[in-house]
Amino acid sequence: MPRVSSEYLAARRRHILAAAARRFVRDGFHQTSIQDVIDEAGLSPGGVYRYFRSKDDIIVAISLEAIGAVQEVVQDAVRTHRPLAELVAALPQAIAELDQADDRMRLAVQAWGEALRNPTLGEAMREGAATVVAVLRERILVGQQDGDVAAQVDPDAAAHALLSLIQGFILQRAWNPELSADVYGCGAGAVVAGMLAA
Amino acid sequence: MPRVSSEYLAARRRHILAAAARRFVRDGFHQTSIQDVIDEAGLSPGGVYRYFRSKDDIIVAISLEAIGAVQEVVQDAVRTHRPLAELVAALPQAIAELDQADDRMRLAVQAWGEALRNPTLGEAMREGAATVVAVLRERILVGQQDGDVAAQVDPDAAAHALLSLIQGFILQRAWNPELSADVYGCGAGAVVAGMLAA
DNA sequence: GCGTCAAGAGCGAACGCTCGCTTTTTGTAT
DNA sequence: ATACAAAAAGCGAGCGTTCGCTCTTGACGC
Repeated sequence: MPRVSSEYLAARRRHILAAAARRFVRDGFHQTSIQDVIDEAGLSPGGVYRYFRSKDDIIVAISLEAIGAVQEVVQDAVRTHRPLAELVAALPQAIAELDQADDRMRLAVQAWGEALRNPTLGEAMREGAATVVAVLRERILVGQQDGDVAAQVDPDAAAHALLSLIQGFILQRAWNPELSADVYGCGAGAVVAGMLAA
Repeated sequence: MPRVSSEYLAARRRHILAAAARRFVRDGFHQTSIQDVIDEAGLSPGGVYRYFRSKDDIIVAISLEAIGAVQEVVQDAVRTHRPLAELVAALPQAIAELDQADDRMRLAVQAWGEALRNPTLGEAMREGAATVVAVLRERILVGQQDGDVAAQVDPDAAAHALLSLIQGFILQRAWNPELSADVYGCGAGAVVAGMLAA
Protein backbone atom coordinates (compact mmCIF):
# COMPACT_ATOMS: atom_id res chain seq x y z
CA MET A 1 0.00 0.00 0.00
CA PRO A 2 2.60 2.52 -0.93
CA ARG A 3 2.15 5.98 -2.24
CA VAL A 4 -1.16 6.35 -0.56
CA SER A 5 -3.10 9.48 0.14
CA SER A 6 -2.31 11.57 3.15
CA GLU A 7 -5.83 10.87 4.38
CA TYR A 8 -4.94 7.19 4.39
CA LEU A 9 -1.86 7.91 6.45
CA ALA A 10 -3.81 10.04 8.89
CA ALA A 11 -6.45 7.34 9.20
CA ARG A 12 -3.81 4.72 9.87
CA ARG A 13 -2.32 6.89 12.54
CA ARG A 14 -5.71 7.36 14.15
CA HIS A 15 -6.31 3.63 13.96
CA ILE A 16 -3.13 2.94 15.90
CA LEU A 17 -3.91 5.64 18.45
CA ALA A 18 -7.39 4.24 18.98
CA ALA A 19 -5.97 0.77 19.52
CA ALA A 20 -3.41 2.11 21.96
CA ALA A 21 -6.07 4.09 23.80
CA ARG A 22 -8.17 0.97 24.34
CA ARG A 23 -5.24 -0.86 25.86
CA PHE A 24 -4.03 2.10 27.86
CA VAL A 25 -7.46 2.57 29.37
CA ARG A 26 -7.57 -1.05 30.42
CA ASP A 27 -4.02 -1.61 31.62
CA GLY A 28 -2.32 1.76 31.98
CA PHE A 29 0.49 3.26 29.95
CA HIS A 30 3.28 1.20 31.40
CA GLN A 31 1.56 -2.12 31.94
CA THR A 32 0.74 -2.08 28.26
CA SER A 33 3.61 -3.27 26.11
CA ILE A 34 4.20 -2.01 22.61
CA GLN A 35 3.41 -5.54 21.49
CA ASP A 36 -0.03 -5.23 23.09
CA VAL A 37 -0.68 -2.09 21.08
CA ILE A 38 0.60 -3.81 17.94
CA ASP A 39 -1.71 -6.78 18.51
CA GLU A 40 -4.69 -4.56 19.24
CA ALA A 41 -4.05 -2.61 16.05
CA GLY A 42 -3.71 -5.84 14.07
CA LEU A 43 -0.34 -4.76 12.71
CA SER A 44 3.29 -5.68 13.07
CA PRO A 45 6.08 -3.81 14.88
CA GLY A 46 7.35 -2.34 11.64
CA GLY A 47 3.88 -1.17 10.73
CA VAL A 48 3.49 0.74 13.95
CA TYR A 49 6.98 2.16 14.02
CA ARG A 50 6.40 3.66 10.61
CA TYR A 51 3.95 6.05 12.26
CA PHE A 52 5.48 6.60 15.67
CA ARG A 53 9.09 6.94 16.61
CA SER A 54 8.69 5.35 20.04
CA LYS A 55 6.21 4.14 22.59
CA ASP A 56 6.64 7.41 24.41
CA ASP A 57 5.56 9.19 21.24
CA ILE A 58 2.31 7.26 21.35
CA ILE A 59 1.80 8.03 25.03
CA VAL A 60 2.36 11.72 24.39
CA ALA A 61 -0.01 11.77 21.43
CA ILE A 62 -2.74 10.03 23.43
CA SER A 63 -2.23 12.31 26.40
CA LEU A 64 -2.40 15.43 24.27
CA GLU A 65 -5.66 14.19 22.80
CA ALA A 66 -7.11 13.65 26.25
CA ILE A 67 -6.20 17.05 27.63
CA GLY A 68 -7.28 18.71 24.40
CA ALA A 69 -10.71 17.14 24.77
CA VAL A 70 -11.14 18.60 28.25
CA GLN A 71 -10.00 21.98 27.05
CA GLU A 72 -12.53 21.95 24.26
CA VAL A 73 -15.41 20.99 26.51
CA VAL A 74 -14.69 23.89 28.83
CA GLN A 75 -14.27 26.37 26.02
CA ASP A 76 -17.49 25.26 24.37
CA ALA A 77 -19.33 25.50 27.65
CA VAL A 78 -18.13 29.02 28.33
CA ARG A 79 -19.14 30.10 24.86
CA THR A 80 -22.79 29.35 25.65
CA HIS A 81 -22.94 32.49 27.84
CA ARG A 82 -25.05 30.93 30.55
CA PRO A 83 -25.07 32.19 34.13
CA LEU A 84 -21.84 31.10 35.78
CA ALA A 85 -23.39 28.82 38.39
CA GLU A 86 -25.42 27.07 35.73
CA LEU A 87 -22.33 26.69 33.57
CA VAL A 88 -20.40 25.06 36.38
CA ALA A 89 -23.31 22.78 37.13
CA ALA A 90 -23.52 21.67 33.52
CA LEU A 91 -19.84 20.94 32.95
CA PRO A 92 -19.75 17.54 34.69
CA GLN A 93 -22.52 16.30 32.45
CA ALA A 94 -20.60 17.41 29.36
CA ILE A 95 -17.47 15.66 30.58
CA ALA A 96 -19.38 12.51 31.41
CA GLU A 97 -20.75 12.43 27.89
CA LEU A 98 -17.28 12.86 26.46
CA ASP A 99 -16.15 9.96 28.59
CA GLN A 100 -19.03 7.63 27.87
CA ALA A 101 -17.82 6.37 24.52
CA ASP A 102 -14.22 5.59 25.27
CA ASP A 103 -13.33 6.21 28.91
CA ARG A 104 -11.10 8.98 27.71
CA MET A 105 -11.00 10.58 31.12
CA ARG A 106 -9.15 7.63 32.56
CA LEU A 107 -6.44 8.48 30.10
CA ALA A 108 -6.47 12.05 31.31
CA VAL A 109 -5.79 10.97 34.89
CA GLN A 110 -2.86 8.88 33.76
CA ALA A 111 -1.62 11.74 31.61
CA TRP A 112 -1.61 14.00 34.68
CA GLY A 113 0.92 11.72 36.31
CA GLU A 114 2.89 11.29 33.13
CA ALA A 115 3.25 15.04 32.81
CA LEU A 116 5.31 15.05 35.98
CA ARG A 117 8.21 13.21 34.35
CA ASN A 118 7.84 13.91 30.65
CA PRO A 119 8.93 17.49 29.94
CA THR A 120 7.03 17.72 26.65
CA LEU A 121 3.86 16.61 28.32
CA GLY A 122 4.52 18.78 31.35
CA GLU A 123 4.79 21.85 29.19
CA ALA A 124 1.63 20.92 27.28
CA MET A 125 -0.21 20.37 30.54
CA ARG A 126 0.84 23.70 31.98
CA GLU A 127 -0.13 25.38 28.76
CA GLY A 128 -3.49 23.62 28.60
CA ALA A 129 -4.27 24.47 32.19
CA ALA A 130 -3.25 28.08 31.64
CA THR A 131 -5.56 28.31 28.65
CA VAL A 132 -8.54 26.97 30.57
CA VAL A 133 -7.78 29.24 33.50
CA ALA A 134 -7.58 32.20 31.15
CA VAL A 135 -10.95 31.36 29.61
CA LEU A 136 -12.56 31.02 33.02
CA ARG A 137 -10.90 34.18 34.28
CA GLU A 138 -12.30 36.15 31.37
CA ARG A 139 -15.73 34.77 32.09
CA ILE A 140 -15.43 35.81 35.73
CA LEU A 141 -14.26 39.28 34.74
CA VAL A 142 -17.24 39.72 32.47
CA GLY A 143 -19.43 38.52 35.31
CA GLN A 144 -17.94 41.15 37.57
CA GLN A 145 -18.57 43.86 35.03
CA ASP A 146 -22.16 42.73 34.76
CA GLY A 147 -22.47 42.60 38.51
CA ASP A 148 -23.13 38.86 38.51
CA VAL A 149 -19.91 38.06 40.34
CA ALA A 150 -18.77 39.70 43.56
CA ALA A 151 -16.25 42.41 42.78
CA GLN A 152 -13.82 41.52 45.55
CA VAL A 153 -13.12 38.07 44.12
CA ASP A 154 -9.66 37.61 42.55
CA PRO A 155 -10.59 36.39 39.05
CA ASP A 156 -7.38 34.43 38.53
CA ALA A 157 -7.52 32.61 41.86
CA ALA A 158 -11.21 31.85 41.43
CA ALA A 159 -10.53 30.50 37.92
CA HIS A 160 -8.02 28.05 39.37
CA ALA A 161 -10.67 26.94 41.84
CA LEU A 162 -13.20 26.41 39.07
CA LEU A 163 -10.65 24.34 37.17
CA SER A 164 -10.30 22.23 40.29
CA LEU A 165 -14.00 21.54 40.30
CA ILE A 166 -13.61 20.06 36.84
CA GLN A 167 -10.44 18.12 37.54
CA GLY A 168 -11.87 16.76 40.75
CA PHE A 169 -14.91 15.46 38.95
CA ILE A 170 -12.77 13.74 36.33
CA LEU A 171 -10.73 12.12 39.05
CA GLN A 172 -13.55 11.06 41.33
CA ARG A 173 -15.54 9.70 38.43
CA ALA A 174 -12.54 7.75 37.16
CA TRP A 175 -12.35 6.02 40.54
CA ASN A 176 -16.06 5.60 40.86
CA PRO A 177 -18.10 5.66 37.64
CA GLU A 178 -21.23 5.52 39.77
CA LEU A 179 -20.65 9.14 40.71
CA SER A 180 -23.56 10.99 39.19
CA ALA A 181 -22.66 13.90 36.96
CA ASP A 182 -25.95 15.56 37.84
CA VAL A 183 -25.52 15.29 41.57
CA TYR A 184 -21.93 16.46 41.39
CA GLY A 185 -22.94 19.28 39.07
CA CYS A 186 -25.56 20.45 41.54
CA GLY A 187 -22.99 20.37 44.35
CA ALA A 188 -20.45 22.30 42.33
CA GLY A 189 -23.08 24.76 41.17
CA ALA A 190 -24.30 25.28 44.70
CA VAL A 191 -20.79 25.93 45.94
CA VAL A 192 -20.19 28.52 43.26
CA ALA A 193 -23.64 30.06 43.62
CA GLY A 194 -22.88 30.87 47.21
CA MET A 195 -23.00 27.91 49.49
CA LEU A 196 -22.80 29.84 52.68
CA ALA A 197 -25.90 31.43 54.03
CA ALA A 198 -25.89 35.20 53.72
CA MET B 1 23.21 -8.82 61.88
CA PRO B 2 20.63 -11.36 62.84
CA ARG B 3 18.02 -11.25 65.49
CA VAL B 4 17.56 -7.55 65.61
CA SER B 5 14.83 -5.63 67.34
CA SER B 6 11.51 -5.11 65.67
CA GLU B 7 12.24 -1.38 65.76
CA TYR B 8 15.28 -2.07 63.63
CA LEU B 9 13.15 -3.95 61.16
CA ALA B 10 10.58 -1.19 61.02
CA ALA B 11 13.30 1.39 60.54
CA ARG B 12 14.78 -0.65 57.72
CA ARG B 13 11.42 -0.75 56.07
CA ARG B 14 11.00 2.99 56.40
CA HIS B 15 14.49 3.50 55.04
CA ILE B 16 13.65 1.53 51.91
CA LEU B 17 10.36 3.34 51.46
CA ALA B 18 12.06 6.72 51.81
CA ALA B 19 14.63 5.73 49.20
CA ALA B 20 11.93 4.51 46.87
CA ALA B 21 9.93 7.70 47.37
CA ARG B 22 12.89 9.86 46.38
CA ARG B 23 13.31 7.94 43.15
CA PHE B 24 9.60 7.72 42.44
CA VAL B 25 9.25 11.48 42.84
CA ARG B 26 12.06 12.11 40.41
CA ASP B 27 11.37 9.47 37.75
CA GLY B 28 7.89 8.08 38.31
CA PHE B 29 6.84 4.63 39.47
CA HIS B 30 7.52 2.81 36.24
CA GLN B 31 10.60 4.64 35.03
CA THR B 32 12.22 3.68 38.30
CA SER B 33 13.60 0.16 38.30
CA ILE B 34 13.80 -1.93 41.41
CA GLN B 35 17.56 -1.70 40.98
CA ASP B 36 17.31 2.08 41.24
CA VAL B 37 15.49 1.72 44.53
CA ILE B 38 18.07 -0.81 45.72
CA ASP B 39 20.91 1.53 44.82
CA GLU B 40 19.23 4.51 46.44
CA ALA B 41 18.70 2.51 49.62
CA GLY B 42 22.32 1.36 49.57
CA LEU B 43 21.26 -2.26 49.82
CA SER B 44 21.19 -5.37 47.67
CA PRO B 45 18.24 -7.09 46.03
CA GLY B 46 18.14 -9.64 48.82
CA GLY B 47 18.09 -6.87 51.39
CA VAL B 48 15.12 -5.18 49.80
CA TYR B 49 13.16 -8.32 49.02
CA ARG B 50 13.35 -9.32 52.66
CA TYR B 51 11.01 -6.43 53.42
CA PHE B 52 8.82 -6.27 50.34
CA ARG B 53 7.44 -9.08 48.28
CA SER B 54 7.47 -7.14 45.02
CA LYS B 55 7.95 -3.77 43.43
CA ASP B 56 4.19 -3.39 43.33
CA ASP B 57 4.17 -3.86 47.08
CA ILE B 58 6.47 -0.89 47.42
CA ILE B 59 4.36 1.21 45.06
CA VAL B 60 1.22 0.38 47.01
CA ALA B 61 2.87 1.16 50.35
CA ILE B 62 4.13 4.52 49.06
CA SER B 63 0.77 5.37 47.53
CA LEU B 64 -1.10 4.53 50.70
CA GLU B 65 1.24 6.78 52.64
CA ALA B 66 0.59 9.63 50.24
CA ILE B 67 -3.19 9.38 50.31
CA GLY B 68 -3.16 8.86 54.06
CA ALA B 69 -1.25 12.10 54.45
CA VAL B 70 -3.89 14.04 52.52
CA GLN B 71 -6.64 12.42 54.54
CA GLU B 72 -4.97 13.42 57.78
CA VAL B 73 -4.49 17.02 56.73
CA VAL B 74 -8.19 17.38 55.91
CA GLN B 75 -9.33 15.70 59.09
CA ASP B 76 -7.03 17.84 61.22
CA ALA B 77 -8.25 20.97 59.46
CA VAL B 78 -11.90 20.13 60.02
CA ARG B 79 -11.24 19.45 63.69
CA THR B 80 -10.21 23.07 64.20
CA HIS B 81 -13.87 24.16 63.92
CA ARG B 82 -13.19 27.27 61.93
CA PRO B 83 -15.77 28.89 59.67
CA LEU B 84 -16.09 26.76 56.55
CA ALA B 85 -14.82 29.36 54.07
CA GLU B 86 -11.78 30.00 56.24
CA LEU B 87 -11.15 26.29 56.52
CA VAL B 88 -11.21 25.83 52.76
CA ALA B 89 -8.94 28.82 52.32
CA ALA B 90 -6.42 27.38 54.78
CA LEU B 91 -6.22 23.86 53.39
CA PRO B 92 -3.93 24.62 50.44
CA GLN B 93 -1.37 26.11 52.80
CA ALA B 94 -1.47 22.97 54.96
CA ILE B 95 -1.00 20.77 51.92
CA ALA B 96 1.84 22.90 50.62
CA GLU B 97 3.61 22.52 53.94
CA LEU B 98 3.15 18.77 53.84
CA ASP B 99 4.64 18.78 50.38
CA GLN B 100 7.57 21.04 51.05
CA ALA B 101 9.86 18.48 52.64
CA ASP B 102 9.55 15.61 50.21
CA ASP B 103 7.33 16.45 47.26
CA ARG B 104 4.91 13.89 48.56
CA MET B 105 2.06 15.31 46.54
CA ARG B 106 3.76 14.36 43.31
CA LEU B 107 3.50 10.81 44.55
CA ALA B 108 -0.20 11.33 45.23
CA VAL B 109 -0.84 12.36 41.62
CA GLN B 110 0.93 9.27 40.39
CA ALA B 111 -0.99 7.16 42.87
CA TRP B 112 -4.26 8.49 41.46
CA GLY B 113 -3.39 7.01 38.10
CA GLU B 114 -2.07 3.83 39.61
CA ALA B 115 -5.36 3.32 41.42
CA LEU B 116 -7.08 2.91 38.07
CA ARG B 117 -5.33 -0.38 37.39
CA ASN B 118 -4.36 -1.72 40.78
CA PRO B 119 -7.47 -3.06 42.53
CA THR B 120 -5.94 -2.85 46.00
CA LEU B 121 -5.03 0.76 45.46
CA GLY B 122 -8.33 1.48 43.76
CA GLU B 123 -10.23 0.22 46.76
CA ALA B 124 -8.01 2.19 49.13
CA MET B 125 -8.51 5.31 47.05
CA ARG B 126 -12.28 4.97 46.98
CA GLU B 127 -12.27 4.35 50.71
CA GLY B 128 -9.99 7.29 51.41
CA ALA B 129 -12.07 9.60 49.24
CA ALA B 130 -15.25 8.38 50.89
CA THR B 131 -13.79 9.09 54.32
CA VAL B 132 -12.81 12.63 53.41
CA VAL B 133 -16.19 13.24 51.79
CA ALA B 134 -17.90 11.96 54.92
CA VAL B 135 -15.89 14.28 57.13
CA LEU B 136 -16.66 17.26 54.93
CA ARG B 137 -20.32 16.30 54.68
CA GLU B 138 -20.62 16.20 58.47
CA ARG B 139 -19.01 19.60 58.66
CA ILE B 140 -21.50 20.95 56.12
CA LEU B 141 -24.42 19.41 57.98
CA VAL B 142 -23.29 21.03 61.21
CA GLY B 143 -22.99 24.29 59.32
CA GLN B 144 -26.53 23.93 58.09
CA GLN B 145 -27.81 23.29 61.61
CA ASP B 146 -25.99 26.39 62.78
CA GLY B 147 -27.35 28.37 59.87
CA ASP B 148 -23.91 29.01 58.45
CA VAL B 149 -24.56 26.99 55.32
CA ALA B 150 -27.55 27.39 53.05
CA ALA B 151 -30.15 24.74 53.84
CA GLN B 152 -30.95 23.84 50.26
CA VAL B 153 -27.40 22.62 49.55
CA ASP B 154 -26.99 18.86 49.14
CA PRO B 155 -24.30 18.13 51.76
CA ASP B 156 -22.96 15.08 49.98
CA ALA B 157 -22.66 16.72 46.58
CA ALA B 158 -21.10 19.82 48.07
CA ALA B 159 -18.61 17.67 49.98
CA HIS B 160 -17.48 16.14 46.70
CA ALA B 161 -16.99 19.62 45.31
CA LEU B 162 -14.89 20.64 48.31
CA LEU B 163 -12.76 17.52 47.85
CA SER B 164 -12.22 18.65 44.28
CA LEU B 165 -10.91 21.98 45.46
CA ILE B 166 -8.23 20.08 47.40
CA GLN B 167 -7.40 17.61 44.65
CA GLY B 168 -7.23 20.35 42.07
CA PHE B 169 -4.74 22.26 44.16
CA ILE B 170 -2.54 19.19 44.60
CA LEU B 171 -2.60 18.62 40.86
CA GLN B 172 -2.06 22.19 39.74
CA ARG B 173 0.74 22.66 42.22
CA ALA B 174 2.42 19.45 41.12
CA TRP B 175 2.55 20.81 37.58
CA ASN B 176 3.51 24.29 38.64
CA PRO B 177 5.16 24.64 42.06
CA GLU B 178 5.02 28.40 41.60
CA LEU B 179 1.28 28.27 42.24
CA SER B 180 0.81 30.16 45.47
CA ALA B 181 -1.05 28.30 48.19
CA ASP B 182 -2.25 31.61 49.60
CA VAL B 183 -3.64 32.90 46.34
CA TYR B 184 -5.30 29.60 45.53
CA GLY B 185 -6.67 29.41 49.06
CA CYS B 186 -8.22 32.85 48.69
CA GLY B 187 -9.80 31.83 45.41
CA ALA B 188 -11.18 28.61 46.84
CA GLY B 189 -12.38 30.40 49.95
CA ALA B 190 -14.08 33.07 47.87
CA VAL B 191 -15.83 30.49 45.76
CA VAL B 192 -17.16 28.72 48.81
CA ALA B 193 -18.02 31.93 50.61
CA GLY B 194 -20.35 32.84 47.82
CA MET B 195 -18.63 34.04 44.75
CA LEU B 196 -21.70 35.27 43.02
CA ALA B 197 -23.09 38.62 43.98
CA ALA B 198 -26.34 38.40 45.92
C1' DG C 1 27.16 -22.81 66.83
C1' DC C 2 22.62 -21.74 65.85
C1' DG C 3 19.52 -18.58 63.62
C1' DT C 4 18.93 -14.70 61.00
C1' DC C 5 20.07 -11.09 57.72
C1' DA C 6 22.08 -9.24 53.77
C1' DA C 7 25.00 -9.72 49.67
C1' DG C 8 25.28 -10.22 44.86
C1' DA C 9 25.75 -13.28 40.93
C1' DG C 10 22.74 -14.51 37.91
C1' DC C 11 18.10 -16.44 36.16
C1' DG C 12 14.42 -16.55 32.49
C1' DA C 13 11.25 -13.61 30.54
C1' DA C 14 9.87 -9.61 28.51
C1' DC C 15 11.05 -5.32 26.87
C1' DG C 16 11.34 -1.64 23.06
C1' DC C 17 12.88 -1.48 18.80
C1' DT C 18 15.53 -2.50 14.09
C1' DC C 19 16.17 -3.97 9.60
C1' DG C 20 16.02 -6.65 5.46
C1' DC C 21 12.50 -8.52 2.90
C1' DT C 22 7.85 -9.01 0.65
C1' DT C 23 3.75 -7.11 -1.02
C1' DT C 24 0.95 -3.75 -2.91
C1' DT C 25 0.05 0.42 -5.26
C1' DT C 26 0.92 4.12 -8.42
C1' DG C 27 2.83 6.54 -12.52
C1' DT C 28 4.46 6.10 -16.94
C1' DA C 29 5.60 4.16 -21.43
C1' DT C 30 4.08 1.50 -24.50
C1' DA D 1 -5.38 -1.73 -22.13
C1' DT D 2 -1.13 -3.67 -20.56
C1' DA D 3 3.47 -4.15 -18.74
C1' DC D 4 6.84 -2.62 -16.04
C1' DA D 5 9.69 0.06 -12.81
C1' DA D 6 9.81 2.74 -8.78
C1' DA D 7 8.27 3.70 -4.35
C1' DA D 8 6.61 2.91 -0.12
C1' DA D 9 3.73 0.28 3.50
C1' DG D 10 3.84 -3.60 6.20
C1' DC D 11 5.81 -7.82 7.95
C1' DG D 12 8.16 -10.44 11.50
C1' DA D 13 12.36 -12.73 13.08
C1' DG D 14 15.20 -11.45 16.19
C1' DC D 15 18.54 -7.98 18.21
C1' DG D 16 20.65 -6.33 22.62
C1' DT D 17 19.13 -4.78 26.87
C1' DT D 18 16.84 -4.52 31.03
C1' DC D 19 13.43 -6.17 33.84
C1' DG D 20 11.75 -8.12 38.43
C1' DC D 21 13.19 -11.45 41.16
C1' DT D 22 15.64 -15.93 43.30
C1' DC D 23 18.86 -18.42 45.68
C1' DT D 24 23.19 -19.68 47.37
C1' DT D 25 26.57 -18.19 50.33
C1' DG D 26 28.99 -15.81 53.87
C1' DA D 27 28.87 -12.74 58.07
C1' DC D 28 27.61 -11.80 62.53
C1' DG D 29 24.79 -11.07 66.93
C1' DC D 30 23.07 -13.84 70.27
